[in-house]
Amino acid sequence: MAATQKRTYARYTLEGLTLLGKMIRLGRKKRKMTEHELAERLGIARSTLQRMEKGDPKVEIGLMFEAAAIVGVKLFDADEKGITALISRTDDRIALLPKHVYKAGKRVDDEF
Amino acid sequence: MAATQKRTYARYTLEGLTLLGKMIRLGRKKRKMTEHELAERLGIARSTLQRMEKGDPKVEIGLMFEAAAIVGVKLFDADEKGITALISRTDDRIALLPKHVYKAGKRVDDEF
DNA sequence: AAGATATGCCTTATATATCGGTCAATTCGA
DNA sequence: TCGAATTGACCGATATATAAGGCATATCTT
Repeated sequence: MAATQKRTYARYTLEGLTLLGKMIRLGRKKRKMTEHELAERLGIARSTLQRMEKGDPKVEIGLMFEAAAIVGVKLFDADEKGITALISRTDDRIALLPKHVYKAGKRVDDEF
Repeated sequence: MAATQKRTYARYTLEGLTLLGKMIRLGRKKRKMTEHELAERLGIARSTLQRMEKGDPKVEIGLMFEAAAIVGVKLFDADEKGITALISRTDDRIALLPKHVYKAGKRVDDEF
C-alpha cells in the first residue's frame, strides 16, 4: 500500500516559511496588487500563489524568491551587485576547504 | 505537441538561489558532512541535495530551508523567538491594510 | 444598499520533481 | 602510492506539485 511516508519539517523551518509568505502578502498589498495580478505576473495559478503566501513548504523555491523580488521583499539584504559579491566570497571560502569531506576528522569548526 | 512552456526567472532570483545553495554547501563542508550524510539526515536523495547546492529553482523551498538550518545557515538573521516576533509584526502590518485590494486606487506606497 | 470584485477553500488532470540507482572521475587517508 | 570514499553527472519510474476551474463568502466602490 505504498505507505506514502510523510515528510516533517523543523519548527524553525516552518516559521521561516510562514514569515516569508506573510512578507510576500504584505508586499503585495502595499503595492495594491490582487492575487490574480501577482499570479499572472509570475505566470502561475492563483491557487499556487495562495499556497506560497501561507508558507507551504512544498512550493518551488524559485517561485517564492521571484514573488518576493516582485513585491519588494529583499532576502540577504543585498542588491544585484551585492549578491554577486557574496557569491564570490562564498566560492573563495569553499575553495579554502578540502574538496572532499572524509569521515575521519571529526572537528566541527563552527564559526560563520 | 504540448509545447511545454518553459518558465523563466529573474537574474536576481537565480543569483539569490545560487548564493543560498553555496552557503549550504559551505556550511556542510565546515561541519565535515558528506552529501550522503546530509541527504540522509534530511530524508532525501543525494541527487536532490546536489540540485539544492547548485541553486536549482525547482526544489522544494521547505527542503532548502531545512538544509540551511541543519548546516547553520541563518536566513532572516533571527532565532526561533525572533522569527515568531517578526511574524506577529507582519500580521499587524497586514491588518492595517484593507482586506481586499481593489484596482481603483493606484498609489504604490513603497516604504518597507 | 447593491453590484462588482477579491479572497478562501476545494478538486481533478497533467506536468514534473524526487527517488534510487549506476558509472566515471577525483581526492583524501594511511 | 594505493585503496577507499566522495563527488559529479545522468537516467527511468513513480510520487506529487501545479494548473485550471468552481463555488461560497467577504469586502470594497459608488
